[in-house]
Amino acid sequence: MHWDDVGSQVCSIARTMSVLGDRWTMLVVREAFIGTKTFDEFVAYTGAAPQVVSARLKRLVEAGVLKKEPVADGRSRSEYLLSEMGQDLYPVVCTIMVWGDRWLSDGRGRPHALRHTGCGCVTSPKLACDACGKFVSRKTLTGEPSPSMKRYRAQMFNEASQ
Amino acid sequence: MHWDDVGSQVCSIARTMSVLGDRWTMLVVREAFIGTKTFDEFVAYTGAAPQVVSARLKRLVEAGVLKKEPVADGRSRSEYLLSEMGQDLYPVVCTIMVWGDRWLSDGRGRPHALRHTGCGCVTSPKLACDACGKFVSRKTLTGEPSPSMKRYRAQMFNEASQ
DNA sequence: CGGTATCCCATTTGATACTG
DNA sequence: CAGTATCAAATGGGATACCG
Repeated sequence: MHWDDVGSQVCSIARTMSVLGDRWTMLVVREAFIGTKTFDEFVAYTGAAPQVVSARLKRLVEAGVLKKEPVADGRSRSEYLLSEMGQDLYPVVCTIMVWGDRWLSDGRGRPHALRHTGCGCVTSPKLACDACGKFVSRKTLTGEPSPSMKRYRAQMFNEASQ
Repeated sequence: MHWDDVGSQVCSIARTMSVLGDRWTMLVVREAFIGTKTFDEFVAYTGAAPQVVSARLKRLVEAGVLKKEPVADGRSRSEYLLSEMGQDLYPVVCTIMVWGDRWLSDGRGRPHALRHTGCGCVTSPKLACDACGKFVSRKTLTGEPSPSMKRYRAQMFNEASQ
């Protein structure tokens, strides 16, 4: 399967990866969450080359994750802001950060801790059921593959067996 | 900055991406969570070429995300299982799936719904504070960059300004 | 400052075949 | 089945330069 076809897999993870599954893309998204808005800041803070940043910003705008807004300062510049779709990536960015904090630490503490304004505590957010509010884990969740996903996977398996 | 140096950024997201930030890697991880264990199943279900699967499994084993266990069936085969580090990626995989469910749907429902065994409901897990248990969002969390991260970013910015 | 264009090298990867 | 080898094609991306 070519990478371009990954977005058509019957799988939300594959579809998401067809948008975000790129070396530099998540760093661009991270910057957007930190508040980076202008091209040169994206270049400076991600460490990616300008054409790479340009390509990623373009793709994220096309995908609807970022909005490109002109800035009226007479300098023909633009700002790249998170759309609602982009802001909704917060849990993804957050869980990635929490995982890195735990497993890829350099021993000098969390680079970017989070404080919950509700309770005042520093937190490493965890998943909770949106119905009952209790914490969930892999053990307390069961997957229910849809018929179309089952069909799709059976087909993948059969094709590979030939 | 070369991609190989991304893992040394003072940022847990960058470090995580240096392990997982690859087109196919997350699909391999997805399969591991679904219960895929053998090489040919990874090839069949991810849709990636065998050398690609081989390389990704190797990298994930080296990174400590997967464990390669020999199977004693006399056929010199191995199983690839999630380590504790790998299992801890569950929230990442889960939030990615939930985002894809919402924003990249094909209109035929969630490919893989989750049911919470605690309350019996189908759920799209959300983030909650690990201290107080309340749901959190970007608005109820404030970031606290560490001194070393601040220094690092200032340095990135200065280098880019030259 | 905010990007784009070009050049060229390194890496990725799809196709195919092969081996234990 | 569980991978590895090879090769060609495509893509990615760093350096540099360029333009409004």
